[in-house]
Amino acid sequence: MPKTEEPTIDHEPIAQRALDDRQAAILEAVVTEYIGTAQPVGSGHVAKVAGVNVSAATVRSEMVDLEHEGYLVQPHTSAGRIPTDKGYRFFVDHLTEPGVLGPAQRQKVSRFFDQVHGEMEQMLERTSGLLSDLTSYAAVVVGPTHESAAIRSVQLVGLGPRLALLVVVLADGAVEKRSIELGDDTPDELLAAASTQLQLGLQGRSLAETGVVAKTGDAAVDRAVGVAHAALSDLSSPGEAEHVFVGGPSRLAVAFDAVETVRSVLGILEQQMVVVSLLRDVLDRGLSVSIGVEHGYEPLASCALVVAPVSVDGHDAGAVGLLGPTRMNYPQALAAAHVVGERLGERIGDALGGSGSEDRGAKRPRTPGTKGGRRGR
Amino acid sequence: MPKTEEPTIDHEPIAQRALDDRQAAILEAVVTEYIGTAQPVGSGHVAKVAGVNVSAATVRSEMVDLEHEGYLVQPHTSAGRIPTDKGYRFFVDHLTEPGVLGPAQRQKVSRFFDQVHGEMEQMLERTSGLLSDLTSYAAVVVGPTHESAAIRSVQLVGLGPRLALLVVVLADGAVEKRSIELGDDTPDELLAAASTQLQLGLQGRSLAETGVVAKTGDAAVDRAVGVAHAALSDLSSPGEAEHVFVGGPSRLAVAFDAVETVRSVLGILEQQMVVVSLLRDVLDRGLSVSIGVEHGYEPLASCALVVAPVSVDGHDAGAVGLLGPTRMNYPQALAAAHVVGERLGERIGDALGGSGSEDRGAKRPRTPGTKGGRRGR
DNA sequence: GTTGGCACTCGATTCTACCGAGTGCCAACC
DNA sequence: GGTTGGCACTCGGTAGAATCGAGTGCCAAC
Repeated sequence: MPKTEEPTIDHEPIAQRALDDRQAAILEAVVTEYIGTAQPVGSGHVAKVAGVNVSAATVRSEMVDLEHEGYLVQPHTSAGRIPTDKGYRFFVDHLTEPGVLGPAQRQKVSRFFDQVHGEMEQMLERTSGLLSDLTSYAAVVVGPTHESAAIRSVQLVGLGPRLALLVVVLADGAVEKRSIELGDDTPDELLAAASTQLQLGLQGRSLAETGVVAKTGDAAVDRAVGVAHAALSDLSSPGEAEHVFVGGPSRLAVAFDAVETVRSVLGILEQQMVVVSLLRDVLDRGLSVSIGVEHGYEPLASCALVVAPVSVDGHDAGAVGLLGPTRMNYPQALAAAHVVGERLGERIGDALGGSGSEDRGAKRPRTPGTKGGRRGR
Repeated sequence: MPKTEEPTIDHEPIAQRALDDRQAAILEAVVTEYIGTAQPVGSGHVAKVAGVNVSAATVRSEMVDLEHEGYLVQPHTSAGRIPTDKGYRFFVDHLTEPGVLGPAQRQKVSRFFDQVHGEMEQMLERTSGLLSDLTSYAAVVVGPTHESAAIRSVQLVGLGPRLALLVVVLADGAVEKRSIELGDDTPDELLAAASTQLQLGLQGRSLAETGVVAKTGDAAVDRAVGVAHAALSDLSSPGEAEHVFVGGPSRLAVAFDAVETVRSVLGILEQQMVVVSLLRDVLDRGLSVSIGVEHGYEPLASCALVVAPVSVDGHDAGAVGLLGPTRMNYPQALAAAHVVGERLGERIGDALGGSGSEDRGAKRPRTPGTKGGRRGR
């Protein structure tokens, strides 16, 4: 058979000896069947599938090869085969088109984005619900980081005799706040003066680079300004800013039947920081899918993560993700994640009136070509 | 023994024929044992327990009575007994003291409340983590409703040509926001004027009763004020305001071994509104514990909910709750919930500098007497 | 009223037999 | 050469029978 007799470069141990068409078809059949039934797939079933026009015996001998090369495993002798992570990876990279949503789902998405309103957090929260609803998997949505958003307004509001609240409004509509303690009784006028000073010095800058604020003459005001300024830089500290919205965690309990797996995956989802860096990681590697142990967390070894970026006018504005078992429905999940990610980006852009940043409002073109991760040959 | 021969008022069908001391002791032994082992408890085990100084045979005959009266059930003939919801209820109401936290836990709580800082939401979120950590059950924390908090500041911040953000700061440190759309290009000066007008008209009032705002002469400004004012009343609409923080949902997966139970309970926790009204309901009925079907949600039939109020200067400021299996460790859960609820209230009070509202800052006395729900006779 | 004794129940566990989906191998075929 | 049908073999899953033992209900004796 073809086997593409290259001189066995072997950058990866046994790995990328490309599969010939028939092997690919068989792998595809196994993956598809297994995703549907969660049962090991035998040569007989594969032989029946359209596209594989060979006998069960031939399928068997090919499956032995596929097993040697690490695409399939047998749970035990004389059982059917199950895809490995590598098998899923090949399937996702080479064998599946992103897929399209059904009309009902498409309509759900449209209706959702037509109706959704309210603040960013609420929108993200609900988006996570939508995604989970579309796919029956647990969904995660992380919003834009605010580090680079320009400051629109800074204000100090008195709450108590020595307590004030620093309220910062950013260009993307986010509001950050931090309570600060002031030395002694601080009259409202002083706060007003400090607010004005902060506003003058900071407006238009981003949280990440708050530079210096000019002094007024008044020592008391300057003190307040200093405290507020310190609190401000605290606001941009990492981890504090990013919110993660998890939708439909209960779906995990249907996706996995081992209660221990459910527990450990839920445990991961509880750690927002981990989730954020997980999504970011996957996107940074230019992928849309992370399967099994590809990401480094063992509790997620039996999970796959489908990620799509959210961007507004070409700028990174967060990500959406779907978390399910490795035997998840990749085409559907990819389609859902990308559509929702895209629409969410547009929606956020709309909400900001297209005047969000220095970019001219030219909507970035949709780029369906890059969807399935590295798409080969 | 006592049986307290009251004339059998029978407001409940068979129910409150009080248990004599021996029956109570047996029930207690069964509940305690079952909580520990999750196995049906036989007469032999009960007879061995200190406090029950009778033979297994006697225990058996008493258990028959207890079963008739609905405190115990047998999963099948010739198995030990399991407490019913009614059994747990009696246990909670009459047989258990609130319990105290171990020194290690006590220290965790202290350290937590010494260290915790940042904004309300963050504090509540972390509190839910603490509670879950202390008890190994899932925890819920709902913050104060903002309806009655006085408005400290109202501000309109321009975000785009026709988009502005209404930012409201409340006396309790909460910041609410809502984006509003304005007719045509709206210069910053107009927004400033409208802000001032809103501020004048609304400061000191609560979100619930925003009354009327006086007109300026300027029609454009009045229009903006009107839009903002409408958005404001939208803010106080029910359901929108209350945030629920769920801590340690993964604990549910260890508390229940049936994956379907986990799924349905997680499903309930996803519905914030339900959770809020659940906690509120229980507190309104003057209880600290709701067991099994006492609350109306079937998915929670195998759960118990332990609730403690959070109050600041005697005012309702939310609640904390623990959700576990009906065979949860009630004394520990009650202790943890009440301590954390109390400390949280104090902490919020501190953060507001004791000047939160019209109440003079007299800390409300601790009232440990009311802890275990209706504690009778 | 309490207790020890005793026959009985019934879920859980273990063992055995058996079924059948699926495999690996091989000889025959193209 | 690759492909195919045939065949013996493997082994997890299921069903039934036997066994075990914790726990019960009942009763006679204390």
